[in-house]
Amino acid sequence: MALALYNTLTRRKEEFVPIKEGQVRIYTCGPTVYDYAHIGNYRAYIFEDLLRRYLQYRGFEVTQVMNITDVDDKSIAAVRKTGQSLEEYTAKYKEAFFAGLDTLRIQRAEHYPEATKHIEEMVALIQKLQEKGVVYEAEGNLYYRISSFSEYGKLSHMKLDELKGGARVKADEYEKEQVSDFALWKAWEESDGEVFWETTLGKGRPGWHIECSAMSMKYLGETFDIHTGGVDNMFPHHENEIAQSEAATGKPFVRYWLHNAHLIVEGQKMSKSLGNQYTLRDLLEKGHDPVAIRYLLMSTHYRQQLNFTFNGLEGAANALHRIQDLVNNLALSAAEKDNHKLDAILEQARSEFESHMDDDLNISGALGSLFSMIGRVNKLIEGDGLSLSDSSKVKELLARFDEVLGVLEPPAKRPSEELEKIEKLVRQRQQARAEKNWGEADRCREVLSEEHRAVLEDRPEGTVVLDKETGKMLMDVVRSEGD
RNA sequence: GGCGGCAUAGCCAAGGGGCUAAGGCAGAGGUCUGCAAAACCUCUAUCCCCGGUUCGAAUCCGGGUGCCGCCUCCA
Repeated sequence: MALALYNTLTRRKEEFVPIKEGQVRIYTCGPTVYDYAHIGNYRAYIFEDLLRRYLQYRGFEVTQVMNITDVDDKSIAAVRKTGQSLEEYTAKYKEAFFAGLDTLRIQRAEHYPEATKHIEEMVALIQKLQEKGVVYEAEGNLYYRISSFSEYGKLSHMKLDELKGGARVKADEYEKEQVSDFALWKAWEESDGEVFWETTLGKGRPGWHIECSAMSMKYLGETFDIHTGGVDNMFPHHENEIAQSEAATGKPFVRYWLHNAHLIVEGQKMSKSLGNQYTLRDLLEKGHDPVAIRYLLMSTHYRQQLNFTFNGLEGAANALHRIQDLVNNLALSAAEKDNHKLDAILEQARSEFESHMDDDLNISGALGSLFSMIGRVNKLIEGDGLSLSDSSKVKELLARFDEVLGVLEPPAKRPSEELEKIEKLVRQRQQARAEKNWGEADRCREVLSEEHRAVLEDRPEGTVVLDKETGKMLMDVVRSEGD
């Protein structure tokens, strides 16, 4: 079974074969740091994280580059308003972006090149394009002549003469030979204020598309394996990247193009006017669990539009509990004999999980296999039970899956003094229960919950102590006296 | 107008010409329990409509209907 990915370029699933065996080079379109990223942005990063993690799971060595666009029209406008420097202005959004990655357990890429630090590379690339004769100048601006690139449109399947008639044409576009030509270099204007670079191309700043070509080629080479981004970037951004890169090098730019679908919120398009353009911090302030957010954003196939709802967010949190509870249940089962039914269940889960993920990252199917396994293992625990070695086999598989999913809780940690206090209270309660002093028993439970954020589960084996937030066991089961 | 996607249970969501249409959430019932909570188990759909192809379609084809995305430096 081999990994297949849906390639926008060919509009079909293709077996993934990297250029260099065992190595994958990925470029992912990153944030424009003029504002806080919203959950739609994070959906894209989580999709890319899933791709990255699964490639690693499959044994590939991954080199991922994600650009940071730290100069664009919006940030320039903001800088003019606030009087800050461009760097000052974008710094806090960069910081928030990286904090968001950590919160959502998104693995770091190998490189996060910033546009403003790669002006030289962009200038060099533009010069290369000038030498090829595909660039023309108008009022100091440099434009790419797309009519010179015969394959233009091969990604999005858009034909230039079919573009919407009557679309708005900005004032600065009148000077272009063709509406769809795009700016490689923009000459400085008064409204740019302090934001400009003096280069051999003149005083100005780069156009948007050129950074991705320049930076991807710098870090990944002239041809690399995978390029991802949101569907909205397919046209014109990625189309333009292809045009300028391939015109410059004469080589294919990217082998596999992957595009994630957008998300809508409560059935409606996300927009500022509807007030539903949630940022990560909005959701955290409302008290939502970041892992549940990760799970929700991840659990719908990346090419499927995702409807983000608060109902769904709660559901995601509960689904995570079912996974966590299996880990807890395992800790309670200690049969003498190994369960002979276990191996087949685990093997089936593993193989189904992988074949689903191999099928263009079919995460919903993969999660289905995980949950089926959970149900079956629970039945074994309720039945003949699992031995200690059985339990570790299950935990091992869960850990393996979690390399891809990134949702399992690390062991809950409490200071040992607090754990002692907790255990003391649990024993106190057990004593009270033995004496049928229910009032005292309930008081202990109350204190544990309020002061120690610990919830109890009474089971035949004894009392299980769980962290209130994560549902993770805080200590071994506290067995009643005399057991 | 051009390009493209989607329509499966109350909600989310896989699958895909023929074994009992995954899984999760919610709901109902049950086990356990001083109570509670939790956990665990069990149960819940014939796949938007109309035609066609076929021994057989939810799955393929045609036509509808509905929703959505891109064509605007929004992932």
